[in-house]
Amino acid sequence: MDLPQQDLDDVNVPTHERLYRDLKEGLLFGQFRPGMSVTLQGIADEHQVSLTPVREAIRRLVAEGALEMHGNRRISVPEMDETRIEELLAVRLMLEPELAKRAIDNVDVKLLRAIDDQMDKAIEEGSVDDYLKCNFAFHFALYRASNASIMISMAESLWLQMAPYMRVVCGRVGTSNLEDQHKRAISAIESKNVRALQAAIIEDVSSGAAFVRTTPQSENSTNLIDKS
Amino acid sequence: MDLPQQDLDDVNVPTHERLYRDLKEGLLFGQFRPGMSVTLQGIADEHQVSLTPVREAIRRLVAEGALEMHGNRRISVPEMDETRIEELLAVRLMLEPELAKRAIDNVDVKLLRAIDDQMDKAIEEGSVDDYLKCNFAFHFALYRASNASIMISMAESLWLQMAPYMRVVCGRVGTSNLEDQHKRAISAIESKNVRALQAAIIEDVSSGAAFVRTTPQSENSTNLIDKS
DNA sequence: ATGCTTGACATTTGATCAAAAAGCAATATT
DNA sequence: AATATTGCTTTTTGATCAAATGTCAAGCAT
Repeated sequence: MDLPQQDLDDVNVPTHERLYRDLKEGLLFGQFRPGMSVTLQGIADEHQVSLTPVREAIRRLVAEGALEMHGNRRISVPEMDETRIEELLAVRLMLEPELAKRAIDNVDVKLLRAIDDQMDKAIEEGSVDDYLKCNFAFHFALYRASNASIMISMAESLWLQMAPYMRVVCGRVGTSNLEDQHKRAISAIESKNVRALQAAIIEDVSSGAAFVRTTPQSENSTNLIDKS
Repeated sequence: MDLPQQDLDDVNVPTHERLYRDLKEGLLFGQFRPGMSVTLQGIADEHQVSLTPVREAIRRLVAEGALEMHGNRRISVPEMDETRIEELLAVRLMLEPELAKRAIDNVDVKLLRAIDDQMDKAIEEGSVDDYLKCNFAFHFALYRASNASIMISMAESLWLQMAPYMRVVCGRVGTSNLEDQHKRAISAIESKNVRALQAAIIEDVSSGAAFVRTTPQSENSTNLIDKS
C-alpha cells in the first residue's frame, strides 16, 4: 500500500555522494582545469550545502588522485607535467589491455557500436564535450564487462587524473584529426581475438596521449574559481 | 629567534590525518580482520575524537579499497574470496615488477639489507607482526626509490586490500616455511640486472599468495569490534 | 626604496546537535 | 509455531559554531 521508495535513482542518495559524482563528472568532462585551486567552502557555496558533505567528497577525490592536496591546506586540480603523463600512460598501458582481455567474452557489442556511432557524430559536429563523454563511455562499457572491480576502479582513477589535461588539449586541437581505434576494437571483439583487441586498446591509449605530448604546454594556469 | 615549529613529526598533523595513519597501520599489521564491521562512532569512541575527523579518514580508506561500504550504510573490512585474490594478485604482478625496474638505479641497497636482516630475525623468532612489517618495509623501500608516485600509491592500496587476509593466514601458518626472495632481489640490484630483480619480485608476490591460496577458508568471520 | 612585521581576512578543522534512516528485537496475530 | 508489524536503539548524515591556522596586503622601520 505504501511505496515510500522513489523510482528516481537520484533521490535518497546522500549529499556527499551526489557531490562526489557531480565533481567527478566535472573533472572528467571539462569543468575543472589543471592548476585550478579548489576551496571547500567555494564548493559548498556553489552547491548550496554545508561544509560537512563537501569534506567527504573532496577527501575521496584526493584519495583517488583526482585532486591534489599540497602540504599546507591548499587543494587544486593537479598540474600535468611530462613525467606525470609518462607514468599515467605506463599504468594505463598495463591495466587497460588486461581489462579488455577479461571483458572480451562478456561485453555487449551492440552497446559498444551504439556508443561508437554517437562518437562519430560528436567528431563530425566537432563537439569536444560529447567526444570525451563517448570515449569514456566506450572504454568503460568494455571494461565493466570484465567484472574485475578493482582494476576498473583503478582505471577510473587514472582517467580522472588525466581528464582535466586531456580536456585542455582537446579544446585546443579540436576533434578533426582524431583517429578512431574503436572500430578495430569492435571487430576484434567480434572475432574473439584477444591480441587484436589489446593492440587496438594500446593504440588508442598511446595515440590519445601522443597528440597530448606534441602539444605546447599550457602557459597560464589561472586560478579562476568562478564566484558568480 | 622563535622556533615555534616542533621537531616531533607527530604533532600538528590534523586529527583526521593521524586517524587515517593509525587505521592504515591497523589494517596493514593485524588489528583488523576480514569481515569485521566498522562503525564511525565506534572508531570515534575508541580514539576519543568526534565524528567529523573519523568520517574523513574512513571515507579515504573506503576510496582506497581498504574498507568496503555495502550499499546501505555498513562499513566493513573486505572479505576475501578466490576471485578477489586472483585480481589483486594480477594487478600486483603487473605493477610491482615495473616499480622495481624504475627503482633499481636509485635504491639504497644498504637500507634493503638492513631491513632484510631484521626480517630474518623476525622469521627466526616466529614473530608474525615483525615479519609483516619488515616485508612491507622492504618492498616499499624499494618502490619508493622509483619516484613513481602514482604507481606507489596504487601499490599501497593493493597491499592495504590484501593485508587483513594475509595477516589471518600468516597467523595460522606461522613464519616457519617462509622462503626469502629478498636476498635474490638484493643481488639482482647489486648487479643491476633488471630482469633478475623483476623475477625475484614476481616470485615473492606469487609465493606469498600461493600459500595463501592453499590455506583453508576462514570459517567464522566474527564481527568483534572490541568495545573495551 | 626595500625588507620585515603586523593585523585583517579567508579557510580549514573539530565538536556538537538535531533529524533521518536502518537495524534489531519483542510482541501480536493468524 | 511462524510471520508480519511495531517501536526502540544505534548509526549516519548534514548543519552550525568556535577555534586554529594560513594567506595576503598594508604599514613601518631602516
